Amino acid sequence: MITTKNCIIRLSRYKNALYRLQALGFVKFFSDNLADAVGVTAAVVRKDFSVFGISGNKKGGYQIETLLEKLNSILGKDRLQKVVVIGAGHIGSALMRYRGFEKEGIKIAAGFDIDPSKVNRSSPVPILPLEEIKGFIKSHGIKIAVLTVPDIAAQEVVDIISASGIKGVLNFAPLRLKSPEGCIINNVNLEIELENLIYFVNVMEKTK
Amino acid sequence: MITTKNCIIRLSRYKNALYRLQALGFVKFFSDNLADAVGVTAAVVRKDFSVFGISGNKKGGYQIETLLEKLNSILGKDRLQKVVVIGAGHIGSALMRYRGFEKEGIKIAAGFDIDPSKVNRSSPVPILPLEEIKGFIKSHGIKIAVLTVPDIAAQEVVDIISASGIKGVLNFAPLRLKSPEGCIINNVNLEIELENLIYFVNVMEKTK
DNA sequence: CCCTTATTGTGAAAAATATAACATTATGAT
DNA sequence: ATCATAATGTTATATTTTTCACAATAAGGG
Repeated sequence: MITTKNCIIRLSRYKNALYRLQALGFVKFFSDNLADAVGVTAAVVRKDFSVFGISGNKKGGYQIETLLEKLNSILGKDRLQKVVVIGAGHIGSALMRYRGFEKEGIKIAAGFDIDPSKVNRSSPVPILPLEEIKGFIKSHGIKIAVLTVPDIAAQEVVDIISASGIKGVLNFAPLRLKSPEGCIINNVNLEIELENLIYFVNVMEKTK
Repeated sequence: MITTKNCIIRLSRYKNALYRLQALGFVKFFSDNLADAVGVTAAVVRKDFSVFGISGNKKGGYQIETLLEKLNSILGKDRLQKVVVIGAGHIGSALMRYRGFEKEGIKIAAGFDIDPSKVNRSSPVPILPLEEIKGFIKSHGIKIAVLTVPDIAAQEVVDIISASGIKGVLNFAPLRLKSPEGCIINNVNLEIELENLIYFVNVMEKTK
């Protein structure tokens, strides 16, 4: 199923919202319930569903349980996803300790750092020397890496890990990386996010 | 100047790319140089510039220094931007220690946490009790907050800080917050970013 | 059993965004 | 001084995305 990044982000939000609705005791929902919960319109919800051949019952809405199964299957959440974190600095270490991924079925299999003093094979998420990453990726069949190395090292690391089998990179280094053939790079750029916020806050202040 | 979020993100990227070009010794550039550096087309660069009344010289391109001044002014980088971080957990603490903001003219004025054991008034970024946030925001004129509290607390905190004068929130809690009147919320959702990557990597694998 | 109502599913319209095309103009060579 | 060239700036075109509108239809009441 081919579609846009935004659409898939919405699917994730639908999934999360449905879990919340389910926790509140709901069993079924209508497109406008979900739309409200996620902050889109009902038409968008139904359109997104139709792209993936998801159908409900006229006048009856959708079953939460069925929908969650479908969304989880689409999003690959019906199996454990193993990822590695590269760079055990402030951000990388925080991600390795963050509990939020577990409950989403995402397991950080290991961290890697070039600095030998950071290596710790016995921590909950073992931190290994960068030299071992190639072998680790291959032997564990890891497809996804989170990159929190200094920007100067980022491109080199991407090229190495992509050659070792990584297909997707979540990049925290504040620069745009050239993505090797067959490798998807999503960027999380906190500086730019803040700049953006600052810009729009300033604009709001001025036009007020 | 009213425009889209994507356009402003591109301005940030232009700025970053121009600094890199400048560091390499360049003094001027053409729209296609910058386009290559940022990963867009030359037409987009010129279009974005024209939206902000930025002009260059036919056949001569643009002066990096002049451009940087303009971009920095548009993005509010001609003055120090003070922000607060709310929530001193793993992610919040990492952000407070992260050096990347400083060089972008963004200063984390303080962190806040509801847990008294996290309070530390003498650390480089002082961590203060959450009760003090209202006064701090007002007395320091803070407009921007980074929110790294547990999702269950996020909406309440947003409502409080918005009432105290916060106009922009960078939210790390993995749920969509209702933005109070006059308050902009940008979301950084790491779980969703990873899910997204996982989806597209899977799609790629299948269609291969 | 029919009629009203509420909701889906989709096709068409509108809006937003990105791309391309090209007329304009400054530069430098002849 | 004129001409060819190279790059801008903007208008036009195409594409993508969102929104709207409504026909189809299942459920429930009378």
